[in-house]
Amino acid sequence: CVHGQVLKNGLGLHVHVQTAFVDFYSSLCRVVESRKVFDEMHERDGFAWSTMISAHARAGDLGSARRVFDEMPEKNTATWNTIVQGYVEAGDMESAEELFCRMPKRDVISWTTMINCYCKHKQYREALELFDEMKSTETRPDEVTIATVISACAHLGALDQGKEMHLYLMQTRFNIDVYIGSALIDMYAKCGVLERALVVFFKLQEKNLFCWSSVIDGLAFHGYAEEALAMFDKMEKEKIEPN
RNA sequence: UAGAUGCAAUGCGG
Repeated sequence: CVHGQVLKNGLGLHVHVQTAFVDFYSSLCRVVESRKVFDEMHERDGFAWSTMISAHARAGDLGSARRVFDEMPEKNTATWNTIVQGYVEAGDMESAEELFCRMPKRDVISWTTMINCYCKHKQYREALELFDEMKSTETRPDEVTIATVISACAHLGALDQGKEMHLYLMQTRFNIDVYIGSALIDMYAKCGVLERALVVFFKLQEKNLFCWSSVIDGLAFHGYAEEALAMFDKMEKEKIEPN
């Protein structure tokens, strides 16, 4: 096997290579093998520890994930993020919240993980509250955070906060990609301002199926069946494959 | 050179 070959020529001792194997076995659902490689490592850096924690968490074994986390000598933010995400995936929101609160430092991934956690549980209000808290920190949201928050606004029909996000995008000259674009279109449509949804749509530099779906759905939702069908034809003419 | 943690729009179905 590949692993055996790598061990023979000595590359197997390199920490990056070993970490890649821990992750590789984890992706094959072979967490026992992951752990074996991890246990045999002579030196472990933050990546190695995080990878092992993630491997246990992916396997649904939060107990082991937590033990590895607790054993880690100098935890970094990514490691904290890994265990928080582990609890999120396991549906244990309380533990995720508790660890999030106890983190010494939070980066954009920490915040987005937790905001996403609330959205997955349809707790959009909490998601927006947490985002408000994030705004009072130095950590700037990135495209994943923004798309998630705009979607939360759409679910709540929170037009004012949605507009605020849009304004923030303009002010910071944020690139409006297909995810953010379709989230904005959907948000404006759900908040009852179809005109704004259309303006966003037509101004998009790059449109993919997501954007077309959002605008077609918005038209249909507001009773513009003919316009929705016309938009669908236009989409096909632009060689976008419907799904 | 190379390894880890959030991957996000919408509708429908389970």
